[in-house]
Amino acid sequence: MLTIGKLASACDVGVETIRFYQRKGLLRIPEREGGVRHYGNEDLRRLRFIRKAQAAGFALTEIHELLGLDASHDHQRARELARTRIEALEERIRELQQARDSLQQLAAECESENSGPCPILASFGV
Amino acid sequence: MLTIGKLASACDVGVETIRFYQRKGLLRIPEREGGVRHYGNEDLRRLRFIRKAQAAGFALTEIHELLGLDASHDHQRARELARTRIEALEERIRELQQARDSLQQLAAECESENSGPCPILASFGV
DNA sequence: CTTGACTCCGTACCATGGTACGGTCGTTAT
DNA sequence: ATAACGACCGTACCATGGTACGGAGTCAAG
Repeated sequence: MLTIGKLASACDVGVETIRFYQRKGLLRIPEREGGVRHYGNEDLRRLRFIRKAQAAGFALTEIHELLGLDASHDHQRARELARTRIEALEERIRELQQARDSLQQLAAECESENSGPCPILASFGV
Repeated sequence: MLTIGKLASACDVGVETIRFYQRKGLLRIPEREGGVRHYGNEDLRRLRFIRKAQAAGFALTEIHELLGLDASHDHQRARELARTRIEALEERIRELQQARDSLQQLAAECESENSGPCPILASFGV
């Protein structure tokens, strides 16, 4: 049985973050046992789930839904969420790659341009 | 000479966005000519710069600095900002790729797992 | 039996990049 | 000349994912 502080350090998050997740409905708010709330393995599991899913790029609202799924009955929905997330990730990756490529191009031009205007600034219209 | 509305639609942004950029110091606030402020080509150029630099992944604070640079004297600093931005972009790209790869892995496992628990949910600890 | 660490709770605040509202005033078309 | 459409301005609000604060209560060690 853990206090909020132990739970937090077990998952390397702040106490306030746990309280934030509780307000968002991602974690339950246990009964108080003499003034203090106690957390168990289920809470630990859920909190670890949240952090792993976040690392996989899910937003908290999506994680909320994932937490409501049943591992043995909701393959379908989990796959849908995963696919949607993968597509969003890929689009974002493409955007960032494009931004990087054009900046790299400009930076390269800039290296070999020591007189005259700066290509980086010029390309943006300055 | 443009009004704020014309300037906004010329750059496909909202009027409120221009006012927001003004508050942030990215755009000047012109003198009023009989109650209404008028914008010129310089404002148009700056606003277009802002949008292009945003597309290249710069944050507004960085754009603020870029706007202060002189194209013919500040190559050095522009290159620095570009390199920093490129590195940040690359790190973010790697993170997103990792998130995508692990999700893709899970989704693939999930496709070929029609009985038993869902690998996606299981991998997160559900 | 007090001190210090921790918990509880509501509420406010942070950054980021905007978006919306409401009242007043200027401009333009009919 | 009056309606309707902007512009002006301060201020509040939005999403996202937290972080901080202050006053009260609780718990364990010395």
